[in-house]
Amino acid sequence: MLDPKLIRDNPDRIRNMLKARDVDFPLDELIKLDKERRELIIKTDELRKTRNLISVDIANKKKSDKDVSSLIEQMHSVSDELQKLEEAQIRAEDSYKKLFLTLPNMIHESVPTGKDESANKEIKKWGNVPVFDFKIQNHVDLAQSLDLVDLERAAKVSGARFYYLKNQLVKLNQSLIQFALDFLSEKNYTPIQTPYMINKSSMEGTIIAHDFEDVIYKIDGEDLYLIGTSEHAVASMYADEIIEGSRLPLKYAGISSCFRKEAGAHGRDQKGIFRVHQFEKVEQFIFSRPEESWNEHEKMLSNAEEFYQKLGVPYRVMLLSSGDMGKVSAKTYDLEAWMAGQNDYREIISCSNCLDFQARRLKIRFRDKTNEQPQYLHTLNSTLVATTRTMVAMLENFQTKDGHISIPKVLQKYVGMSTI
RNA sequence: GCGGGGGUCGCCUAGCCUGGUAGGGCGUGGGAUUGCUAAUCCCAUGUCCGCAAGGACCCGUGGGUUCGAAUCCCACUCCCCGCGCCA
Repeated sequence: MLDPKLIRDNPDRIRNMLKARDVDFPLDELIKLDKERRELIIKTDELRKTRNLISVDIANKKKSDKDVSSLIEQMHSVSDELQKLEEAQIRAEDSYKKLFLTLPNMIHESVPTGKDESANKEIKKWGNVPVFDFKIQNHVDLAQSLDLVDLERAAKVSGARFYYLKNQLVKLNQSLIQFALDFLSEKNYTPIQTPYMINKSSMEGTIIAHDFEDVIYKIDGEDLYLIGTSEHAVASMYADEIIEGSRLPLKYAGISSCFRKEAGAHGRDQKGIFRVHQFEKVEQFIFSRPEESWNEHEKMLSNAEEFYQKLGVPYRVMLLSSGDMGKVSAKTYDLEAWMAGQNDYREIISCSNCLDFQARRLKIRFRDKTNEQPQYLHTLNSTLVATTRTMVAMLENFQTKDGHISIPKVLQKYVGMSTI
């Protein structure tokens, strides 16, 4: 959610943002609804004032045993009118909010303008793309030949894009999580394992309406949704709270399973465990002072880079274009890992600064002194490791001539072996 | 799932029976006064509309009754205790 004042004072900035994002949005209607709503607030407030005055009058007159029948008569009509106005106000408020909640975030000036991923900008590359002197396999063939996954039975039991992990791949999955948690703990992140289901208002705080349809699973008959990432649950933790400024920045290493419908992805990455409905992820999440957030954003990215450097996975960093970026983010870096089996870089990390967009939706504020006006803080999120995709990169890049997989040194003490 | 108790401003609490401007304490911030590890006093300390003056809202949430609801009624929700079920 943007600052409502921006809509009144500077609608052109919003128009430019919408154009850059290539989003159709009825901004004029929102402006109209905002105006209507505020006019109704003024009217109802005035009428309530009248009601309060008469009410006090009645109370006083009653104390001194005076006749109040004419005042009560007056109150009848005031109350009737007020009820009508209140209904209109609630309606106006609802339609305003409903529309307002679908308005995307502003965009940082450094973000390249463009319709889609073709406008993304490569920031840097790290590591040498591996060269093989034998015919390599993709992660699906490799994992199946080593009995590390069972995709057919997963399809039978759950459907497409599900998987059974088996044998050493289970261990590798757990090891990545453990390594990531240790890695972030050293950087003073607080490890946190979140609820995997959260209610609607929490979900609305972190994502934009139509994303519900495409990515979020709903629990039938309950006000509960499966989280698509621990970001959803961590961000909501401090909803409706005012945080003491001295506690900022709050840094969390969120660990959870993540559930995604992948509704818009028909046919893409159909095989294997690259694009799946469920995976584990360790996430960096930061509640930051506004003036620190861009700095924190860069630090989160370098954490992610350091992690993949330690694993020895070659990657490149992309700055997403205005059209490719998520609607709640003001600026997003993707880290794309080299996947030898696909002979390409593929997304494994997404690192975003959401400014006060989520904080406004969730009413998360901070202040340094008690009687200071509280202000909205900034929220940032970045993947540290999404296990399935990272395992794909490891399988494909670290495969050996005899059809096995070398485990990077940093992980060996977790996995308890040097080769799978 | 059943029975009982509860949810009031950052925290604690009064008010509810008997409807009529939500009071006090603590903490925190600012100020005054004083000056031996401090004390005392005053002000401020939820949200919204408004340039402001000012006003409205706020007692878990949503309804209802009423001229008027923290207070009465109904539903829901969350927390605590007990029972049941259970990894």
